[in-house]
Amino acid sequence: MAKSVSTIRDIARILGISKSTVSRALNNHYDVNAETARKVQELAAQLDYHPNLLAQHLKQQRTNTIGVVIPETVNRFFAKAVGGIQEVANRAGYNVMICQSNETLDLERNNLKTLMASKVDGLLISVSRETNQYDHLQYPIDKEVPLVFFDRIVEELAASQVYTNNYDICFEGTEHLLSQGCKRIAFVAGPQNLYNSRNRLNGYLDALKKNNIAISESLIVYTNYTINEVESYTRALFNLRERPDGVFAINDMAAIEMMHILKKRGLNIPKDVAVLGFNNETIGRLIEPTLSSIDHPASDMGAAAAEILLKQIHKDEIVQEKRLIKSRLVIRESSNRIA
Amino acid sequence: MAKSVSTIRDIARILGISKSTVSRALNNHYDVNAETARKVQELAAQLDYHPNLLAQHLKQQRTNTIGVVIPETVNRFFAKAVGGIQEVANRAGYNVMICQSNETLDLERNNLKTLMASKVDGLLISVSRETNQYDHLQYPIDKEVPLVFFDRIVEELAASQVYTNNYDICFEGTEHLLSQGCKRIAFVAGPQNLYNSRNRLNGYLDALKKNNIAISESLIVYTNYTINEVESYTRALFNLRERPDGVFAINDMAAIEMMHILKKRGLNIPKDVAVLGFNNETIGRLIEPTLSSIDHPASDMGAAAAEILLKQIHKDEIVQEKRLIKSRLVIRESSNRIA
DNA sequence: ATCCGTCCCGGGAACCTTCCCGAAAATCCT
DNA sequence: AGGATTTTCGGGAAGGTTCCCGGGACGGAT
Repeated sequence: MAKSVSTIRDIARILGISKSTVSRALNNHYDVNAETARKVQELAAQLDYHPNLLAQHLKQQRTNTIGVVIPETVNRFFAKAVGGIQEVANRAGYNVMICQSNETLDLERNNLKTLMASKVDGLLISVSRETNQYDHLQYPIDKEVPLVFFDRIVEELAASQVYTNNYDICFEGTEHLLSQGCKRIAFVAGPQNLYNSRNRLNGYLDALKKNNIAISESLIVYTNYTINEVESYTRALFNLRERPDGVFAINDMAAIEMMHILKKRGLNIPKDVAVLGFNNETIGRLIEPTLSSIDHPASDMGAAAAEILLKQIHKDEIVQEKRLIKSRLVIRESSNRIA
Repeated sequence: MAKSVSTIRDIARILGISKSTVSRALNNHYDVNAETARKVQELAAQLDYHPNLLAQHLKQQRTNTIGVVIPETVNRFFAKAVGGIQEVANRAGYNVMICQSNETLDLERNNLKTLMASKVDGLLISVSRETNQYDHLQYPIDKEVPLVFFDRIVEELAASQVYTNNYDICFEGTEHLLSQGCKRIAFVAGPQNLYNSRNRLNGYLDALKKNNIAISESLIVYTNYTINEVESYTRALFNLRERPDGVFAINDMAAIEMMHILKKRGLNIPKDVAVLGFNNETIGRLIEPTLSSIDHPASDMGAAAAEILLKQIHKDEIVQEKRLIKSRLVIRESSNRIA
């Protein structure tokens, strides 16, 4: 087991004073003689004393820690969001405890439970793709632990949220494809229990409706964010009697893999098929043709969520706040048939 | 502040028994009547009691938590490694606390300090690119807190490590490029204070020596893993009087960006320049030409590190263990001039 | 000399849990 | 029945910290 680490009472014993005095000296409280304070601090440095955070937090009933639950860090969106969160949290002197749900409801439940049991001061959550029950999310709300949803929000719950304009941007993206002369636009949609996914799909559907384009269920793919399925649904889509002439994909990797498959089939992009991705990854600028996409500001969303959370923690009262961080359409070659 | 959460003494008070009994009942200790145990557990469920982990850990002098310090989660290698770590840790009932150093020594120090102060049971570390002092890493070793380095190891310290065959694989990669007829192979090297980077460079250098190829300093680029610099050093390399006819890049994204730039310059890959990346990202299969790379098993390394760490934690004695997880060369089109 | 105010400091409770030990109650044995 | 043993439970310390409160020392004022 770990070697003994020095505690406040070791210092007290050695110096022949009480632990109260040592505590005061270390937290440079006023009620202590300058000389003894100096001696305490010297000895503390010498023994490289560090306060036991468990004890400190237990006593203070605060942990200076915020808990984060995300689906996966291998998902670049969330990796970047975590970056934004850490930035803001660290600057405010808070630690961040990151948990991954691996896109499962079970792990999300577990993560939330241990974060609550660890007495984090607040929670930042982006739900898993499986999440269709909300009791575990209601729990911190009931206990009045500040909670902010970001990106993958749950509309039904009374908590703050940082979200993006999924509906509008997908409407805009779809209209963009239409403006390029696409008549049969395929849409690769996410899991429909996610509020985001539903909004995105609706944006697409309403754009078609507004432009009097018939909606075809066969052009809509419901996917699970796993990349393995790209090949199979691409085949299905492009074996249709009338194949798509445009694709709005759920993310850039799916878009890129589709383009790869389509090129092999001898289709030209964007002439035969215009492609629009989602997330605006760096790689999009480096492939051929360059990929049009939706810039989805991950780091900003994480930072905003952390700011709202910290405000709530410090205010000591919970006011629901909803902050919109806009995504925007980035047009490159893969969807540009006119230039 | 958070609404009061029920504690063990609430249960005791309501049932009119002592907290000791409640504690025993909840941990189904033998020393308790079946009937009272049932009553306690019922009430606990009803009040949805969860033990306060701070208090529990303080008392038990163990936290069932392992601390992880990595440079960045946006680096896909580390994101995947964290996945492997979580997998193993969770299965063993351990929680994982992830900290990012953002590739800075300062944050790495801070992270380590708070993890130690939080009394984690063990540490998993991959050092930042700035790390050239080791006092903060020596500290947990002195305190006999189990510590395992993975991937970005520090050779000088007496700790277990999970590493890959950097030297051999770079030797092999370089010889592969030579076998394709390359005479002037550029090497994009990482920060030389990292043991990994030095080994990789040495593998390259020794492969050249063995094959009697003159080493040219102008073909070696020292980079910092930041992507912005790719353009500038690519220009420098390919404005040389004698330009390279092969490139061994530090990672796939750098390789891809270089290929992008070179193609714009009208160079053919692999005919004019053969390119070899590092990390074997998924994207490598999807671009044109497909990218040769080094498969660097992130998840396996993370999992192995976690296993070794858990073994040390349970053994209660520290035996240094060094585990090699081999990388391997994956040849695709970008370096294949012969097919 | 007495009193008061200031300056320092120590004792002890509290945070919540676990665990040791002793005691009370129940059961068993002869 | 009476003692011995088992079962069940409570008290209290411990883990490390903070913080309230009370008290001692000492200076100056009356």
